[in-house]
Amino acid sequence: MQELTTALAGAIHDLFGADSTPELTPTSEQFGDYATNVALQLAGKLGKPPREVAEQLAAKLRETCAGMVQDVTIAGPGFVNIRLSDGALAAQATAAPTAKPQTFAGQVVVAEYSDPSAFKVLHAGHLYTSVVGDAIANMVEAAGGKVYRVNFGGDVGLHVGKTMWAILQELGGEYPQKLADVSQTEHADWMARCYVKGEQAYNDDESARATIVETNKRVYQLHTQGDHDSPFAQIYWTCRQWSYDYFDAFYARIGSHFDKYYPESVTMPVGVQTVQEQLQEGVYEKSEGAIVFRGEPYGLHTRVFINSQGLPTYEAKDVGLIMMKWTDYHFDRSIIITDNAQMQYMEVVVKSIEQFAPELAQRTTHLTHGRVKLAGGVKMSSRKGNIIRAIDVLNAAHEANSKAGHDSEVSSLGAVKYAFVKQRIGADIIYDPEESVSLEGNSGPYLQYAHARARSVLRKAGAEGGVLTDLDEHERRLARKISEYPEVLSKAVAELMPHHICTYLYELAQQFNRFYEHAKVVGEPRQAPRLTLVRLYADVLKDGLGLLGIAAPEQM
RNA sequence: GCACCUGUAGCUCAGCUGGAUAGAGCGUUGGCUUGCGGAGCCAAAGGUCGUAGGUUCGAAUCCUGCCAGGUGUACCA
Repeated sequence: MQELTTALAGAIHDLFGADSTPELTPTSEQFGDYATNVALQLAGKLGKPPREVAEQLAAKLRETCAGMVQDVTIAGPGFVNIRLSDGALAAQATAAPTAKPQTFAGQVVVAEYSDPSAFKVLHAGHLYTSVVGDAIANMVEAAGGKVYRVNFGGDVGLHVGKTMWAILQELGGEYPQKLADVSQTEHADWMARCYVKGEQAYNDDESARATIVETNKRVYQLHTQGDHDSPFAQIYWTCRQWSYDYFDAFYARIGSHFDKYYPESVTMPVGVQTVQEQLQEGVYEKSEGAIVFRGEPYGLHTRVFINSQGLPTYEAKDVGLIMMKWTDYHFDRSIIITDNAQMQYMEVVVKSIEQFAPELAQRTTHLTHGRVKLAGGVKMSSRKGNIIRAIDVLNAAHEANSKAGHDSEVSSLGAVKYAFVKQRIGADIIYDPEESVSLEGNSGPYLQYAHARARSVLRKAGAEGGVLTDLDEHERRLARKISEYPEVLSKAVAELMPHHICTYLYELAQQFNRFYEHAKVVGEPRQAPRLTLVRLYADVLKDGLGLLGIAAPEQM
């Protein structure tokens, strides 16, 4: 609550001559609406007993904020507890669904996430990163940022060499016309099988391995030569398109959309050029026939950017990507969301860029998340074919949902998204399909249902709400919870942590259920203000779920 | 070896820019409910916050050592 914080800072200034930005946090109901511990912090500096400092502050606030504040009390070692007046609380609750923190106002933000590789299957991690990335992008957008969602993907690289090798094996040679024999519905699965075959051959068969390395080189050549016509190129471009069609279908299903797709083949020349230029400047150096960046002076490790065969590695392509994002958007902030296995890798890449483009490095934030594991201890193995595919997760949710008798894509998708995003990003997550679709407990469908039920009350009443005054105990509690929404968003945006929204929405729904248990709405004398509360509650739920990329149906 | 990430109730997780008795959900046990969508509400049991120290008026939160799991560590992405 901004006005109160300002008043508090003013009081501190007037009383003690100290400038400060005191923190006012929502507190448990027994104490009031907000609490601050500034008295405790000031006491040490001032050499006064904390409770005395608190008393002075409280007295001052009672005076300066008479209209806003109902009560200011002192408790414990020296906490100042504030209870808002009904008027102030009502105003805050009324504004809650639409009052958004403008943390990113006027800023251009590029959010990069999902990053699937062409010629490979989408696994659970892609689903996770897409869901989290969407939520973060939505949050930044709500906070006033102009957000561009971009997607980076490997359409060149060893994995393509492996898959192409296996594709040629399957086709019995370079016969692009034979691709027509693969039915359209089989495209993605067929390529996934080819990748696994290529991967195994690369690991187990030395002669195949040599051929794969050659095939990989040919893929690079095809790009540098702009070859679209040779039989080999025709196969490559056709299969690449199959991958992109498969990605599009997947994103359509989960409701993600990207403003721009950066294939590695496109960022590669920019990356190579940049690395070559900065090789002259001494940022990168030659070593054992490769071009590397030495991370050791910065506490990092050395990585290869262009290998001894002259081919750019992922590092160089990523350099190209960051340069291209800059020329395309001149971003104020660039947010990159990946698996945490890439954490130290990314530090090296960004550190190298910092040497010649410090502002780009400073504006870049790398957020990392853990892996998706299935409840029951099934692990993902990236090297073999037995990975959890993205579609397996979606199907598992759908099945669990059907089994529970709720055969709806809206709720099974909401279930998966909520299950993924409700946890703080960083650690591995364990996904339990049955729990995610449950209508009890902290789940997406629970909140969707909570929303639908509130809308139903509003429909049934068929009347407008009224002014929030003379709140009773249950109304007040709900109003207060509703009013916390903007502060929760502010925190979530500042930390780029969408799970705070989930925690809050669930608490909000619980608070509403308690209210609803005690306070009948329709046909009661207090119908008008209560309808307003129900409407605000439903609006906040809908807005919050929307930021998480989850639909809030009117009925279900 | 070195670096990074993670370790909170039986399970899944909040809380981590230090603050008031460590909170939820699931599961377990007991109660409520002829009402606006009970898919709810109330309550109980369940915790050496990995571990040992340190800093502080105050530590799950900050610092150090150790333990456990994971990841990275030169030509994969």
